[in-house]
Amino acid sequence: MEQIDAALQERIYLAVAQIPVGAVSSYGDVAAVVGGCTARAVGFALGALPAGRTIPWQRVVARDGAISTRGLAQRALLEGEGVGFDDAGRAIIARHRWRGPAAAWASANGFCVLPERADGEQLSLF
DNA sequence: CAGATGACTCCCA
DNA sequence: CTGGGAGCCATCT
Repeated sequence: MEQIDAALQERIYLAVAQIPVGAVSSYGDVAAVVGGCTARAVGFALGALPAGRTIPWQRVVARDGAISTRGLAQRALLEGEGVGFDDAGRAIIARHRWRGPAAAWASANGFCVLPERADGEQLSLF
């Protein structure tokens, strides 16, 4: 049974689809939300993303906001959504980081909620 | 079953 | 800050 490829794939896509415009998340966070998989699995799933599947994959970046997707215009896509980048070419994840799906949605769909950051995940910079 | 690949992440120098 | 190495998981050959 497709306990992984199809199911896991759909779960990952579904989770990514929850990321609102202007927000970004990391592979690890998506993996945490989906549960039962790791950042590599997410990366691979997105890599296997079939053309025609319109999901906001560009909102998934490395943990530090850097983009590893060689050559892809991921940055341009995000900028078009209002995501800011720093001089290092990394998304300002501290300000645009996705906090995870709504608790109700996650619970209803069997997803996990992103663990709170003891650090305080501040949105205020400057 | 083993080896290789990849859109990851962490640790250390 | 940058670079190198190891561990991780899923899929393909």
